[in-house]
Parts: sequence; C-alpha cells; structure tokens
Amino acid sequence: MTVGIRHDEMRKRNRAMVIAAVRQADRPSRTHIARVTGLSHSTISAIAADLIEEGIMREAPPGEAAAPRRGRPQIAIAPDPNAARVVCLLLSFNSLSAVLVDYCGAPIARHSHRLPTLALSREELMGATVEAVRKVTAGHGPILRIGVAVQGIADSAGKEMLWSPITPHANVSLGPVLEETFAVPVTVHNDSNLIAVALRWRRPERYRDNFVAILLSHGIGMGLVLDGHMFKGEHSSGGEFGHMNHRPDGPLCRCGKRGCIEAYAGNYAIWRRAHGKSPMEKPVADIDASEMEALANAARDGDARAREAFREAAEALGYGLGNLFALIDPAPIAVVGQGTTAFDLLEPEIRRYLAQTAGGQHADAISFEAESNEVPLIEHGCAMTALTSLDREYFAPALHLALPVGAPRREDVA
Amino acid sequence: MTVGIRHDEMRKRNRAMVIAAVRQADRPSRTHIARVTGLSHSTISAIAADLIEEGIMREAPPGEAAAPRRGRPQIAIAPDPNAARVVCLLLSFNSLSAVLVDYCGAPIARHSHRLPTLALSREELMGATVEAVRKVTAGHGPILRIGVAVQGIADSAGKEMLWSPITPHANVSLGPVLEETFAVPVTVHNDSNLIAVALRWRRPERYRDNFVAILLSHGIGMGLVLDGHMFKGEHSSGGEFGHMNHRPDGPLCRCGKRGCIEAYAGNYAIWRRAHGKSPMEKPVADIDASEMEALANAARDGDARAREAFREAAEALGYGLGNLFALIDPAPIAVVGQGTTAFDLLEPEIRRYLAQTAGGQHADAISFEAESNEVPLIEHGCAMTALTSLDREYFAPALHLALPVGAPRREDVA
DNA sequence: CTCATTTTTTCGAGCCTCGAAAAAAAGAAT
DNA sequence: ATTCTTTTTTTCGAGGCTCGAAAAAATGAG
Repeated sequence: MTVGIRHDEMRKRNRAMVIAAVRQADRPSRTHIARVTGLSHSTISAIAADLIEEGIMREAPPGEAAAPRRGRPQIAIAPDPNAARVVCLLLSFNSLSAVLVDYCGAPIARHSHRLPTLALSREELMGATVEAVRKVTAGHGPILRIGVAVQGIADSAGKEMLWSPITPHANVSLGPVLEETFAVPVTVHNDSNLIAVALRWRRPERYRDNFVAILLSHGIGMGLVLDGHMFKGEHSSGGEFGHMNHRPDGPLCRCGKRGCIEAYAGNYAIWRRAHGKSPMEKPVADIDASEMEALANAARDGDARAREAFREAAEALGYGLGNLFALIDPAPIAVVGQGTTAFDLLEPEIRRYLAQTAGGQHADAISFEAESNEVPLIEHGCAMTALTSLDREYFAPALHLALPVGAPRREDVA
Repeated sequence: MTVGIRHDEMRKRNRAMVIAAVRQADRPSRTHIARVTGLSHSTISAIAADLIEEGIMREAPPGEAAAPRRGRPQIAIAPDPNAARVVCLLLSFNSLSAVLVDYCGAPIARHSHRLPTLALSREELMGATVEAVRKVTAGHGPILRIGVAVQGIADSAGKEMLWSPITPHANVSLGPVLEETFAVPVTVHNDSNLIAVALRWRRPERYRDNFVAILLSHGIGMGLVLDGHMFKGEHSSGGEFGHMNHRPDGPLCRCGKRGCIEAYAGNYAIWRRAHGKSPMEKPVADIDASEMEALANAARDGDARAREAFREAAEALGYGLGNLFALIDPAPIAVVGQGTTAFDLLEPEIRRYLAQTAGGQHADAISFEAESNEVPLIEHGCAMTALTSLDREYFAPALHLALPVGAPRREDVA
C-alpha cells in the first residue's frame, strides 16, 4: 500500500519535479518549467526562489542563444555547480577509476589506475576503492554521495557486489565500507544499467520509456528500461541477458553453466571458437581488444573458423533478443562496448536469427545503434544516478527535515 | 515528465487510497484505514464521510466477528454494492460467458454459452460479445464498465485483441464496438494477466510484488508481476512466455514459428509427441481434458512415449523458467489450468532442468503452487480490474469533475 | 451508575497551490 | 527620447486540504 499524500509531501514532490525539469531541459526559464510540470507560474516562482535562496539552483545566462524577442527576457535557471559534489567509481577488470563531479555533472577531478583485481583479497579490493575516493576528493571539500559502477551483479539495494568476473570474491560489501569511511550514502550499480541511464539522458528522443542497452565485451551485459523504469530484480541488479540459455548442454560459460548466450557471444567465447579450442575449455580471463580486432578482420577476409565463431555469436544473440522480445515488446537496442567493432559482422546474422523467433515478428523494424566506447557512458550514467538521488533525497525533503551543509533553509537565512 | 501535484490532485489520490484500503482490508474501521494509509484520523473521517454521502461506501456490520472490546466499537466500512455494476466477459475457445458484478465484486447474474469461435466471422464474433452483455444486463440497470478476458494477445491500451488462437482474425476491435454500443469504457485483457491479478487479491502474502502465473493449457500463457506492477509490453499485453524459443528448429508451434516452449509444453504438443506424430504436424485445434488425463495416466503407468512427451514438456518449461529467472530474479510461481493435473509428472523434471540454467541457481528455493481451474481466477481478476478502474477514474476524480449516475456529489445532495 | 477506554468527529491553524493583477524588462513604434 | 507592446516574473488574496488537539460518542469494567 502506497502511503497517503500529506501536505509537506506535496511540496516535496513539486520541488523534486522542478529540479528534474531543470536537469532535463538545458537552463530552462520559469515559464518553461511551468509548462512542462503543469504547475502554475506562481508555484514555480515560489519554488524557484526557495531553491535559489538555498543555493541549490542559480540564475544563469540563457542557454542556446535565445533569439532576442520582444518582452521581458527569460531568466534561465541551472543547478548551482557548487551545491554539491559526488564521486563516481568505476571498477572493472584490472582497473579502478574515480571521478569527482559537481552538481551540474561536470567532472572536477579524475584519478584512475590499474590494479590486479583478480589477485586482490577482499580487503585489498575494498581498500583500493577507499583510497581512490580519498585521492580524487583531496583538497576539494566534502562530498555528498558516492556511486560505484561494477562489472557483474549488484544487489538491488545497491550495497554489495554480489558477483563479479573481476574478482573471485562474492558479496563484496563495497557500500557499507565506503559509507562508514566517508559518512555519505553509497550505491553500487551494474555497469550496463548505468549505460542505459546515460543513454536516456543523452538521447531521450530514442531511448526513453522502453529500450535495451546491450554491452558486448568480454562478457555480455544488459540494461533494460521498461515503462520508463530501470529494470531491476527483487534481490539483484537483474537482467542477466548474457546468462539466458541458448542451447542446453552448449559450451562452458564463465558462470560455470553451459550454453549461456555469453558462452557464444562473449569475447572469450568468440576467441575460443575461432581458435578451435574445445567448447568446454575454461574461458580465459581477458583478451586484448587488438586481438579481437584481428579476429574480426580475419572473418571479414573470409577465414572460415572466425566467420563461424561470429556467426554462432550472432545466432545466440539473435535468439536471445527474440526471447527477450517475446516477453517484452520489441524496443530500440543500443549495442555498446568493444564487441561493437565487429558489429558489421554480427548485425545481419542477428537479424536473420531474430526473425525466426516469435519476438522477432517484425525483425526489420527493430533498430540497432552501436557505440564502441562504454566507459564515458558508464561514467555519465553513474554521475546522473548519484545526482538525481541527491535531488530527491537531499534537495527535495519535507521542509521540516534537516538540509545538508551548504543549503541553508529559507527560514535560517531570513 | 510526470506532472506536478496540484491541490485537487492530492484529494483525489487520498480518496483513491482510502477506497483501495477498503477493498484490500475486509471492512476496515476508519482507524484501520488511517493506520495503513498514514493519513490522519481527521482526514480519513472527512473522506469517509464524503464517500458515504456519495453512495460509494457504506457503514457495515464489522467483518470478522470483532471480539467485543472496551471502548467505542469500530464502525466497519465497505463498498456499497449498489454504487456500480460492471460486466466481465470471458472469451475463450468455443465459449463465451458474461458475468454481471456489483461494486463489491459479487456476481449478480451470469450467462454463458458455447459458440464455434473458429468459424465465426469478425462481425459475428463481435456481435456475440455485444449480445452476451445485453443478456446479462437485461433488467439490471446501467453498468459503468466492461472488462473482457481473452485467450491471446491484447494491445497494451486494452482495446483490441491483436491475436488469438480462438479465431483466424487479427486485430479484433472488441473495445471500440462494445464502447460504442454500451457507452461505457471497455478494456480487453489477456487471461493470464488476469489470473495474476486474481492471485494478488486472493493470496497477497504469497503473490504480491514479484511472482509468475503460468497457464498450462492448450497453449501456454503467463502473467508476470514485477515490483508490484502487472507487466505489459509497450504495444501488447506482453509476456509471451510460451513463445520464447526453446530449441532452434524445434517442433512446429501454433504461432507458425518453430521450437517455442508451447510447441513442447502445450497440450497439443504433448499430445502430438505422445501419439508419435511428426513434430512438424500442424497442431490440432483442441483436445479434450479427459484425453490429456488419459495421457498423464499412461505416463504414470510407464508408457514410454507418454513419459517422454511430458519429459520434453518439462524440459522446455524448466529451461524457459530458467531464462526468465536470468532476466528477473526467481519469484514464486503459480501454475494454473488443465495442464496442472499432470503437474506431478512435470514438477520434478522442471526443477531438474531449471537447475541447469543460470536463473535456476537456487532451484530448490523456487516454489510452485498449482491450481487446476483457471476460470474462476480469470473471472475474479477481470472483475477486480474493472472495479479498481472505477475506483480510480469515477470515484476518485478531481472534485469538480462530473460523477457518474448513482453517485451524487455532496453539493448536489446538500 | 461512574470510570476507563477506544473510536470518531469537530475545529482552528498552517501550508500549499491557484488565478488575477501588478511589476519588470526588454523591443517596436512614433 | 518617449510611449506602446509583449512577454516573463512576482505579488497577493482566496480557497482547499491535512494536521493535531480536543471534544464527543459509544461501550465494557468496576
């Protein structure tokens, strides 16, 4: 049972709505905010005045060179970059990077280094993340939140990394450790989910209420947005598309099961097949991008084994997408990551197999878009997730709750 | 962008919340409503007074023999059965039934008859539904809404039957025809989705935020509730679990594709396999329940072909559920329909195959519950869907909107 | 018959949003 | 240069809603 709406709740929601409108439009005027939120000008005026006085928003020069028109010029409103700072951590195979981001989403500082994730103990891994946050925040004042993007599965509450290919340890409690150390809320996210978040911010006209983001890389990841909501499981970050079964008793997957889509379409699987290894051979830990490029080129040049490896990858992906689309209606697909450099080889075959499934009824109407570098997307998604959490939890509270440092309440100031 | 909350919107929502609380609890007191909604006693008192004055609710003798306690006795509140009536239509293979239901959900009148759905023209089919509504409402005053439950796929707006095995016609516009004839809102639903709705009302302690309802019958249907929301596609009623692909190039499915789960686990598939027919033989239209019972008994008695048919059905279901659970986290499963009479044969095998998939990690923790008769569930789900729509759209409007006949507004009365 | 207890209603205070009108800020017209 | 137009933003009073506290109601216990 959802809880009833009380009076302060109403203000809270409308504040949140105004903040969201400011983030979505680029420096909108009050009039524009009133239009998109459906609230009256007077209400927007009041809320905007509050937000500005509290240091959350500020008036700014108008965005896209507004053609000088008759009448009182619009006053653009933008988030105040100094209202808050958050840290985004990106943890992936042999690599950890941290970015300090201002309240507008612009990076302030950046720090990344390589580390042998597979070899680290649980404590060393957590210690490294703590250290990365320390380094990137050094000399930049307090932060209000930390977001962590991980390869692998997070729990739905965003506190732990339940499983990840980058480490032998399960249930790594990154959230609690960072929360205790830095005394700010921390959430751990699956990287593919964050890619979907980023696509939503970058291309809302294409990626809005229903779409699929697929990460083709060493493994296969998926972020799914349904009905405008990021899709998550009850316990885990969910959406393990790569571990749907393609063929019972198929090749060995990194997860230990057999016949997963990833065991056909992950880099290691394509590499294993193209090199004529046994399908039951244990997946190698990592493969250089250049090596995958070479395989793709071999396939383009007609190398039979390489062609077959990519064909089988496409078959698994095609049937997998078909099965997904049997459950949800077909939706725009974004394909992201290193694997997209061979997408010219994959796409026609994917479409061919997709057309053979019930979900692929109108396979030719299904559209793919590829983007090879996933890292900026993950970072962007992580930042926006952290910032919108701030928007909701810190900057749109019921008014009698305490506000964070740097955001004095109207009454406190007057 | 969600729209802002205005003042009348607040009242509307809180009214809706109170009505929902009354439906969910059995004849709650005002105090109970205040507790579950989180609203104050004064607010509940005011809203309840409005609802009673408008004829939507009424005070009723307390529900479950409240032990006589000290203090002022609670006054139970219940929906006024006379506030509205709705019609539920159940359209399935060779059968059409209509139920007239009061605002409490109790059936007032019922009418059903057999008709050769496969042979009917589009117009005859629609005409039959109109006639069924006429018959069941005759002499009972006006209705406020019609819900239609169909085997097959509805569009997400609930206006059309996009595809159904019971008729050769696609895109049958049941909604518009009935809406025009009876001048009330009409929604068309997939039957499996309604089963899920009914389970939610009947067993909220087990079926609430995340669960799967599987309909095992001539075909395979699925209703999926995720995060408390009925799962639907963007265009269709969605969740075509039965048409996920089990084996590329597998047996011929009723949908025309090959290797769908249904082509292994639907009654027609089990029958085809057990009778040694070719996997590519066109599925028969219908199979008598007694014949399926006989097959199940043969399998129990050790008949090899029958055993194998059920084993293959279980394999397809097991892998299919595993794939589903790779996407969503495992959730309680309700298995409904004629096919459950053989569930003793299926369940152990389903678990065995499920355990071989990534989604079946903890296969032994996944629980099944079977219920053989789906019709009462579909009817119940259809009724509750229609009634809760009324609750929201008619009985919790912004106050300056018109109210339907039979529910005079406070001002009109005073 | 009075007291204790629990539920329900009443009442005034405090917020919030809204519409209308006023104020502000520019370009256009004279 | 000054006045008109147009558009945006702010101000202000009205109305509606929820809340907490207190009162009223209804019953069992003593």
